[in-house]
This record gives sequence, structure tokens and C-alpha cells, in this order.
Amino acid sequence: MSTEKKWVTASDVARLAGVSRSAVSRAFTPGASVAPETRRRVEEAARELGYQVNILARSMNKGRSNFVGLVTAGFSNAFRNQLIGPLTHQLARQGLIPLLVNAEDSYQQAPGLRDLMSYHVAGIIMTSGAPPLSLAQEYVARSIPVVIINRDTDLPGTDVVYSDNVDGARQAARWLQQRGCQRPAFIGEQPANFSTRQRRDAFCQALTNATCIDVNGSDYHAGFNAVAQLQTCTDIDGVFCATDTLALGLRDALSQHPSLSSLPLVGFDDIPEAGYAARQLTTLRQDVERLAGEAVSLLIQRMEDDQRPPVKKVVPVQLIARR
Amino acid sequence: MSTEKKWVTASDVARLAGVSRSAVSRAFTPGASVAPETRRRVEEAARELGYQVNILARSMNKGRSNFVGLVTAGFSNAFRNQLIGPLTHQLARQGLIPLLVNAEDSYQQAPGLRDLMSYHVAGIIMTSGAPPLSLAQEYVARSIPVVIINRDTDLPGTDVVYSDNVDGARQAARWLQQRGCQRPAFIGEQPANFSTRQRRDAFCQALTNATCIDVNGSDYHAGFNAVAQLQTCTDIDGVFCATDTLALGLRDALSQHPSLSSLPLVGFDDIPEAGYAARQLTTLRQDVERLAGEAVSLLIQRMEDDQRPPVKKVVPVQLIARR
DNA sequence: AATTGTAAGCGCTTACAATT
DNA sequence: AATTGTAAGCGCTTACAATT
Repeated sequence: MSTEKKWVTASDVARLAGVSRSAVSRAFTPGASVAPETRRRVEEAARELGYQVNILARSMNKGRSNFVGLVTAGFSNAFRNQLIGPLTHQLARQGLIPLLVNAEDSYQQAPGLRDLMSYHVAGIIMTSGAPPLSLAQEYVARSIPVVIINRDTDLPGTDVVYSDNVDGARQAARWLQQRGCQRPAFIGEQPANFSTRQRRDAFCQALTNATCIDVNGSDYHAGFNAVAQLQTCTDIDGVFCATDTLALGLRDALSQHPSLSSLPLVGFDDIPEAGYAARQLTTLRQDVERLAGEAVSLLIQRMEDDQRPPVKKVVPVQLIARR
Repeated sequence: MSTEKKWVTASDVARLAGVSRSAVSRAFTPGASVAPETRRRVEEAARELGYQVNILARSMNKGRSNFVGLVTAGFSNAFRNQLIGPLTHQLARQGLIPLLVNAEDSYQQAPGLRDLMSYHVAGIIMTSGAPPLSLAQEYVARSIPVVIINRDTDLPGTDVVYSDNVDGARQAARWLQQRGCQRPAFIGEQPANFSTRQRRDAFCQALTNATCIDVNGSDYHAGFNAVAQLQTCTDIDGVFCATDTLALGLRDALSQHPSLSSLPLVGFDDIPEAGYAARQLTTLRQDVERLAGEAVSLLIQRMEDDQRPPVKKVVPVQLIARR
């Protein structure tokens, strides 16, 4: 109906319930001082009219919103997508709601990220990938909590949470050794992001004779094409890939070379495809639930005390041995 | 700094620029009546203080926000994820920003979707999948524009945009015929969603001798397990799968049966994996850019006129013949 | 005619005083 | 002591009247 008034306000409810505007407000404010009978009448009137508190007005009043900027870098990274669900869920549990910003989208890039400020977000969660950390500083300068996932930084006032790449790399090394690997290789994108760097360094430290192969991408094709570089190195008999996606690309390329088709491979992330019946890729599973849980928890804690020292939370990973 | 005031307001800017509060407001309102020199002074002061309009306050005032509820059903569907980027982009171009709600998340389900209303969203975009349409009605009742993607409905006041499943299915049929297919089969989830139903019906109409195989899921494993049912039907020599994910699962299962390993297969969606070197799945590509563009455009149009008759936009699909 | 400031209002919350 | 209403304020926009 276009005849209906678009929004029901607290005044409408107050009128119907025969109470004051502020009584309505109190009835919807947990812990406020309001008689049970009054609350009942208000709730009844609200139900009848279909009233819901205008969160925009409430936010303006309280000087703090329920919005959390969820900054991601595109939606083509399978692992990062796996993170969005749990993050949204954990935020919802805290009464927060994500405002989605794609930092990879040039249109949104700088302006979009900065605009987030005009929404007076209660905090920002940045998933790995693009976002320029300089912008994070602008938020910190206004004491808006910033949590960064899978990327390290020593920005003051910024909390970080990331998977235990070092332990993961060591587990990968051990697993390859158990499979009799003598000449291991590591494949990762160059320039390396935080995760890739940690994984590579820890792997090369565990297996000092490891060969490092740099590829110039992080997608399937980069992994697929890595086979050429792999072949120039003699006797490689086991590979640790920085991500599952790279590993799966490499695996497909290897399958065309009879001599290499059963090369032991370890990935990282445990994206869905790694578990496919025809894939059965051994990998290090990132605990997305826990990454999301810790991220939101750190955000909440910093909302309550923006002076607390920066925290770095390392979340364990698990080796999923498949084949 | 915790000593800094958290937010700079228009009054702060007005004071520094030596103008009134409303002059500042005008300087930030496109098309408002303000002298060039005044605007300049205001902009300078704003830059100096790092002022940004408080969008919450503005929204409250105008009675309309920049928020658009982006309702999705989880983040495990590769195709649906492909849609989020372009949607976010198109919204950003219009000065709108998505509030993410996961309808698959039981915690958010009913309350979350309804809560969206308290954010006074300017509109809602529902991607295919879970969301109960009953909730859409609540929005329509308040003249909040609702656009539904890849799902048909005759809810009054609701616009829909979907891919041309019928034409896609016909193209799939033709392609299979060209490959010499005599006994075609269709595989899709049962109960079927809108897309699956349209694809199945159009396919069976084009190829009247087609066998329909129902599977009880829409993921890789459902496709993988479908091979058992396929084998009970004799002489199937070509399959159209409702989605790429099903097709890829089926393909992997087929590869273990020498007699079936080269069965012609057609999928739908063109998810990234379909294009992998080792996959090369023939499929019908959904035009995500255009789906997103049309969705946002319909949303905008209905914001401007909530009385316009419901529109159904059908977006062409393209056969990507691979192998 | 173009530009400006004043004042009211958007829908809420909350300190405070008044009432029970 | 518990509960209530009044009134001011959150940060904006905008009709209107006043000024140039």
C-alpha cells in the first residue's frame, strides 16, 4: 500500500499505548527503568503497529552504530569466501551487521573505504588481500577498532588474527618427509603476501634444501603453469604449495606428465575443492570458524577499551592427510 | 589518540569557516544554493578538520538511507559468490552500500531479515536460494523495493531478474544433438528450485525423450553420486546438468568408468572451475555483470516510483563450448 | 535573483525533576 | 524506591524569511 505511512515511529506507539515517547524508548532498551505493565502495553502496541526501533536514530543518539565495515578483496578467492559466512554470523551474534566493501573494486577502493567513516562504523574487519594499510591508520586515528585477518602489521591500535602458518609449514614438511621426499620444493606467488611469506620461510627453515619456485599469480592457472619451472629443477620429489588453488592447478598440469603424476603435494586452506572425491588433496585446514570468532571478539574488546595494547592471535591449523 | 574528539561535525566546520551550520550542509549537498566562495571556504575547513557528513544523520533527515540489504544464502555456492562482486560494485556506483545478511544462517534467518527493516534500508536484493518470500512481502507492504535474482515470483511490487534458462536449456539440447546424442538425460536437484525447474522443463521439451534424474543435493557430491542412477538407465549418451558443480562432480565419477568417461556433458553457470585447463566443461555462462546491473537498475527505478508495475528481466546466457 | 542564517524537524535517548 | 514525563540533545536538512 502506498497509502500506508512508511515508518511507524515511537510516537505512534506511545499514542496507542497511552504512554509517553520516552516510555516506549525504555521498553525497547534492555535494563531501562520501566514497569512490567507499561512494558507489556508498549510491546502490544508495537506489535499491533509493526513498530521497530529506527536504528539510524538510535545510533546517532548513542554516538555508536551497529555497523562493521567488512573489507574484502574480491570474491574470487575461494578461501576468503569461506570466511565471510562465519564472520557475518559472529557479527550477527553481537548485534552487529556487516557493511560490505570490496577493496579490489577500483570504484570503491579509496573513496569507498574512506566513506565507511561517514557511516560511523563501530569497527572494521579487513580480510587479507588488497586493502592499503594506510587507510587502516585513518580509522585508528579516530579510535575506530580495526582487526586484520591473515596479515601481520604493527600498526598501533590494530589487532590481528592469523592462522599458524609456521606450524602449518612444518607439518607440511614433516608429511612430505614421511612420504620419502628428499628434494622438496615450495611454490608461491611472488611478490608474496604475508601468509605466503610465512609459509615459505618456515618451510625452507624446516627443509633447508628446499627449492623455492616463484609464480606470478595466485590462481589456478598460476599453479598450472608452474609445472614448466618445476621441470627445470631436477629431481623434485614433493611440493608444498602456498594455497590449495595453486596446488590444484599444479596437480592438473602434473597429471599430463606420467613421470610426475604422483608427486606428493600439500596445499593450504582446505577449500571445498580440495576435498572432492577426485581431488583428495592433502592440505592444512584453516579454522575459519575460529578465525572469525577471534576477529569479532577482538573487535568487541577494542570497542570497550581502545587503549588496550595490540593483540596478535594465532589460530592453529590442522593437517588433513588425503593422498 | 583517545584525546581526539571522535567525530568532526558540521558545526566544527562552520565555526572554522566562519559560516552557518546550514551553509556547510549546503556545500555538501549537490545542487544546493551556495556561493562558490562559500563552498570553497567550507571545503577547505572540512579538509583541514577531516570532516565527513554523518550519513546516519543525513539518512534520518531525508527519511531514506543508502543501505541496501543484500540477502544471500551462504557463501558456499560458487556461482552466487560470483554475483556478489558485481552487485557490490553496481550499488557503489549509485552511492548505495550493501548490508550483508545471510539467510542460511539460522541465527540471522527470521530476526536478521526483519531487523533489516530497522536499518531503514532503501531496498533489498535477494539472491536465489533460501530467503522465504513471505518476508519479502513485509518489505513490499512498506514500499521498500525488493529485487529478486534468479527466482521467479508474482509478488506484487517485486521485480525479478533472471538468466534465460529456457534458451540455455535449448542451446544445451542443440549442442548435445550436434555431438550425436540420441538418449539425453537431465540431472538436477529435487526438490527443484526455480532455475533448475526452468532448465529441466525446457530441456525436456526440446528433447522429448530425455530422462530426468533427480538428485538430493546441489553440491559436488550430489553430482558425483548421480553416476549410480545414471547407470541404471541404459544407453544415456549425453547429459545436461542443472549446474556446473553437479556436472563437475558427475564428470569425476564418470572418469572412473571407462565406458562413460567421454560422455558429453553440459553444465550451467560457468563458474571458474569449469574453465580450468583440466576441466574444460561446456556450459552456459550466466552474465553476472548484467544480472547485477539489471538488479540494481530495477531497484533504483522502483525507489523512484513504487507504483510501477512489476518487471521481469530476462538476461541472455551464452553457450561456452569447450569439450 | 542569488545567497545566507534562523529555526524547526527527522526519530531516537537520557538526565533530571516530578510523581506515585 | 520505583516509575514516569518533560525537555534537551545527537548531527543533519530544508522551508522560510532576511539580506545582499
